[in-house]
Amino acid sequence: MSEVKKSLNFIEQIIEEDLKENYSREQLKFRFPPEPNGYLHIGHAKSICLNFGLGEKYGAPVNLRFDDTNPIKEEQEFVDSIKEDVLWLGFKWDKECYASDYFQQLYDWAVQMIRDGYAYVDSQPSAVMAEQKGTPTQPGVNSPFRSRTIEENLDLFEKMKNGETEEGVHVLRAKIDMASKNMLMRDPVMYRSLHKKHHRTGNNWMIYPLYDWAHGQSDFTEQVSHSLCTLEFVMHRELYNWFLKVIDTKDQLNPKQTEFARLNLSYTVMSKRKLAELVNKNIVSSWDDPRMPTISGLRRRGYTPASIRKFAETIGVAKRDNVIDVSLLEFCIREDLNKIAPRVMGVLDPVKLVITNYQEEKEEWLETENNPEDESAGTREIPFSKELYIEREDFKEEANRKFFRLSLGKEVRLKSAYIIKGEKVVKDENGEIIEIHCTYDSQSKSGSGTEESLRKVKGTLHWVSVKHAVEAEIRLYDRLFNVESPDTDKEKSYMEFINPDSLQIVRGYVEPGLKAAGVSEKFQFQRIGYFNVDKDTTEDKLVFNRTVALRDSWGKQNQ
RNA sequence: UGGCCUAUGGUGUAACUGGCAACACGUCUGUUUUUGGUACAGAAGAGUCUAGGUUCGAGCCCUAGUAGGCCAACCA
Repeated sequence: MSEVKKSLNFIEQIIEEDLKENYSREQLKFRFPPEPNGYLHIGHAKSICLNFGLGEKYGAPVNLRFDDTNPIKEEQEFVDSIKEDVLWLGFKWDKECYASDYFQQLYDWAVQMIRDGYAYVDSQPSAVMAEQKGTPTQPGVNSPFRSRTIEENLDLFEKMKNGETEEGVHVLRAKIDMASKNMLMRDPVMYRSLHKKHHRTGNNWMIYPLYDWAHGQSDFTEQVSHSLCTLEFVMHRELYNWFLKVIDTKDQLNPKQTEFARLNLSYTVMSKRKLAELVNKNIVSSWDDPRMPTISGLRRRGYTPASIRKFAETIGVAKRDNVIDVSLLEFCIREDLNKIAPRVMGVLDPVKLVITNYQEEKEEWLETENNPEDESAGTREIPFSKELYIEREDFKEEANRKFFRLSLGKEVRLKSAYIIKGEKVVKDENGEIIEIHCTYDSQSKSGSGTEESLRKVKGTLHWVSVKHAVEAEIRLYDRLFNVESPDTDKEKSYMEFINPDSLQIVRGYVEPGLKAAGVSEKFQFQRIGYFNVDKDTTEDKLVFNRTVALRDSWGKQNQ
């Protein structure tokens, strides 16, 4: 047996190198650090799977850390939904942490930095500070407050903290280099004064740290060994390391920041701001609308945790910008559902089929398999009678030999039932077919073993008995945007590429057993696709979401 | 006009410096099939952005160019 050796991604290679040199295996620790200001999406799922996946691979702890340093945007509601999503994906964090838990430590370090001459209070309007910052090609100039005395800085900083100064007039800045090529090193702001209640610390703090100051120190405090983030933070790494150097980090492990490319998915957008706009403008109904690439949206759409984890594993991780084709995500969910989803009968666009030689009142319960991919799934019985619904597109009055379905004078098999032959059509005054009449071969019952039943017919149709059918609302989803990369057009806004037909609602019929299906239960409607019960389902209204259609080489051929 | 990151089939990810590049999705062909699904078998599709250089030998190293991305919130 030859083992196919799975190659390591660049992050694993870095970790392996570190393990050879300065890190011990016990020191490895990771974290997933969301800001609780919105719902998680499939891009976050990539990061979650990366961090927790590394934790699993190396047997290392992974913290869930809420980066809650901005009380204006953050709320408990989001903390709860984030926890739910991570858990749903199947991961367990070691510690639940909050950057706000480190506010005192951060403050103490900041005071020490002031004493050491590494930080000062600036008292200029933000517009003036922006002016002094310079541009990528021009160095900035020093703030007139840069040389305040340590005592004055300490005094002012404490007053800021207590809310004794006016909101917004002072900030604490790191004293680095206004001429640095790296704009982030030009005396970045560490604290702003915000007289705002925080969802966890209440009114204890009237100053709040900014990302660069809080993040690395949080990693350090938790002794995270490898701090993974997306590419837009590469320039921040220099500052990240500077802060670590300036506070007293000797004798303890210094976290290492490594950046990877964020996920982009074709035919959708991925930023919280843009997703929020879709919700706010009622283009979708909510954050968990099944068309949304949010984790809650995918969950409601019928995606499984396993399929998302498989997807994350398949796309890999690297440093170049990418756009993953949604067809890969669809492949992952089909692959999973094919193995686990029970097969059922459901007709989306019904037309009545009358079997003229079948007894009027007769009904039979026919045995059918629940899942041909899984014998242990067993069988069930479904009712058959004289009048059935079949799919409108499964019939054509005249058809060429490539059409394997029902037409006049031709035979097809009704799945798990009998072989029938098309005889005539009944139309209304507009020429619309309202009934199809056929005859059945009573000897051809599925599984009966008779010679007739063994006859080969080229097509098999799904069907539902009219008398027993259960009506259901079925929501058919399509991509939200008409172009692969809606938010990269230089002139046009992504809002101009919205697909107006991303949701189609139809009324169909399903087999009676589905009346008892519970919310989020998943099925394959045979020959159509995978569906799951939506939470809008009530006692007297059954609602299904189409997760994804089956692959369809016939439909493709006919495009 | 500055700095940083990146560049391999349509898409994504590989290739421990050395045998004109592998895997997955997608595309196309067949076989099987009571799902035009699944499964199975097979095919097409890149000569690794360009130009130099180092080397016996480069997709991997170096230089320059080109292209794309990121950077001047009291956002993260």
